[in-house]
Amino acid sequence: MARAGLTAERLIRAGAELADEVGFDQVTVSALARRFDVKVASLYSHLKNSQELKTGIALLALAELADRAADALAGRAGRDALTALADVYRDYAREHPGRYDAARLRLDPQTAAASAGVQQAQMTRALLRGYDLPEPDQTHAVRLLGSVFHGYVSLELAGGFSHSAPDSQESWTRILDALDALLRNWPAAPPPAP
Amino acid sequence: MARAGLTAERLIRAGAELADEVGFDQVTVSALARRFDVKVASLYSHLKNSQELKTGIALLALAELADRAADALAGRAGRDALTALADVYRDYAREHPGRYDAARLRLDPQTAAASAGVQQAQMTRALLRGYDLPEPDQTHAVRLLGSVFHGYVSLELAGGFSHSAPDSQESWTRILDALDALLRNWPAAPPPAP
DNA sequence: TAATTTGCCTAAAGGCTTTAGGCAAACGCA
DNA sequence: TGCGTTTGCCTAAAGCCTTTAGGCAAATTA
Repeated sequence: MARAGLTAERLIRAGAELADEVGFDQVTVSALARRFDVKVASLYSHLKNSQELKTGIALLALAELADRAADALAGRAGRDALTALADVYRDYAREHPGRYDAARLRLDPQTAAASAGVQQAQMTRALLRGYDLPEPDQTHAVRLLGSVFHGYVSLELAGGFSHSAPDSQESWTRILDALDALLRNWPAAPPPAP
Repeated sequence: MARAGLTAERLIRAGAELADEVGFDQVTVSALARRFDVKVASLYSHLKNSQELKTGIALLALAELADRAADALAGRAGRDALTALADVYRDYAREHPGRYDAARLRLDPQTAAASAGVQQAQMTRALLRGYDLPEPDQTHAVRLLGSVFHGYVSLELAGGFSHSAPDSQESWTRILDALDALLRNWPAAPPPAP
């Protein structure tokens, strides 16, 4: 019989599409085999196991996010850059909810360190250069921004802000305004208690 | 043979313990049956299906969180209240990582509306009364705080801030300082473009 | 074209979910 | 106390998912 032309690359890419269509937790080796009209066992020549498929999708999503972030930041600074980066996450999560979920997969430390997640942190740091924060405040701010972006987007995706006024877009804009103001006016560390 | 004395309540409680021990996604009806030394099918007299078990754990976690939040807020205001509430989430996630994950489960809108998640939003709102924000800014701030608490705690739990300086506790404190400052100094809505 | 490699297949074992039907323990009421 | 009813846990079985082992044919290479 004719061969289907499977590769790990193609499988992971198709897995990512599947995740966006049916949810990341519904992505199984079996479902993927069905999509390629091929027997399940065949995929195991290309994937070590189900975990590898999921990790692959996660890494793909992280890389795509980092790409978009790099594009968005090019030539921008300050509030402009902040908004652009924030929208990258939000838009990606809306366009690719399955991939976005995948990007939240717990990776083992080694895999995580080699992933594009690292570049994302560096880009947030680059963005903050426009705000001129000294270390270690810059790190605190990186963590704050990461938390807000991730937190807001997940809560929004989970439906937390729908069906209630004001609409989510307005909150998003105002929250970015507020963060911009905060970064311009970052409070100094309080003096240690005597 | 002697009966095991199963009830939906006990199963869900045991499921929550199991989640904390082995991770929420490892909670299965089968694993729970093993823990009670009972055949799998027996649990289906008490649980409609696996989903009901997971939803039950999620609702339990949301209720426990709301309880702790109510305790923490009693008699506190301003920065004090902010810190107390924030620590409720962070501490709960560290003590009960499985339950905390469960609390993030996608609930159908009806279930979500009846859950203790609603009270949590109300408590955040109560906390904000100390900062005297007009509507709709108060809602924006509720969403911001929810995002930061959830975002920070999930990233921390996923290991995002470990093995890098400064330590996570310091960032947490400084981020709460910053949020306190921001709430005291919430920027007005920018004028609409002409 | 012959030899080798590679890719997809069949087969099979083991785990999880869920339903159906059975027997015995516990309960409730005379 | 005894009898009937309800309830709780059991066995059995079907369906889907993962993963491994071993086989045959297509693609590649010499």
